[in-house]
Amino acid sequence: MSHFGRSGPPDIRDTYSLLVLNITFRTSADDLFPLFDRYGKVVDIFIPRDRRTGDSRGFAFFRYKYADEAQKAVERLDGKNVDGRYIMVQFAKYGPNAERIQRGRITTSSPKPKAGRSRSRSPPPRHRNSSDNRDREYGRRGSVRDRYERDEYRDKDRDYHRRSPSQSPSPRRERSRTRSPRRVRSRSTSILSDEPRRRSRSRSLESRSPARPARRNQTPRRSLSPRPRSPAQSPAARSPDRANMSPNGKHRSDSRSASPLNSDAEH
DNA sequence: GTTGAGCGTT
Repeated sequence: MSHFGRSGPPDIRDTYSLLVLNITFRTSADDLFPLFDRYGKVVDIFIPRDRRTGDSRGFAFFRYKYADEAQKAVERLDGKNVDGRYIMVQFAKYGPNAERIQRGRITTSSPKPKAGRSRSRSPPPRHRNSSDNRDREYGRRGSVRDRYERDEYRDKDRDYHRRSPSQSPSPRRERSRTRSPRRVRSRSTSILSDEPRRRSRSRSLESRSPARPARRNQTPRRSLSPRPRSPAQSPAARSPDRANMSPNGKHRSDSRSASPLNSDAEH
């Protein structure tokens, strides 16, 4: 789908995957492609999307052919304002190049110690010298673009409002500032507390609620059902059961974003 | 129509 016309990774022999985060949900590969293509040969582009809605999850994967180019893209594109958001470009953990990254650095001559994710949201103003790199035409650029375009964008229209008229950074900025770089810590702490834990469960149930109606849609709330409603069969009792048996029966994607603390069911 | 701090597809 998001690939270039092949099932799974195309011809990844020695490619380097970059993870692009903090992109808007409406930002498409087409929008990011020119930005990344300027710094190197993009051999693969993949934007995870929700199967239910089909919308982007807010991050994308760019695969470069060379590490130096990837590194360059990370340095140049990380913190770049795209569609009004500051995207974060960093090396992906998954992929053939992941091992090299974990070692501490890439096999590039870049003196950069680490492409840490602790990048500041306000990158320093840099002059635009993209013209130099952009002049270099890559023969594969057209092919790559055409491939992923016809695969992912054959039905999708790029008619999205890229520029949001209401880009009120005021409320957003405050929230962003308040946000902690690692709230995972907070989450762990909540486990120790009793009250927070209960709230988590409540939220979990609510989250799974939307998945229910699909099934109940068939049965009208009226007494059309042949079998009367028993207290034991009351939806309240059934709800938790179904949640455990088959939350959605779809994809793990939801679990990732839903609630990692689903193990709290034991007690 | 909405959101968000997150690591990938047959």
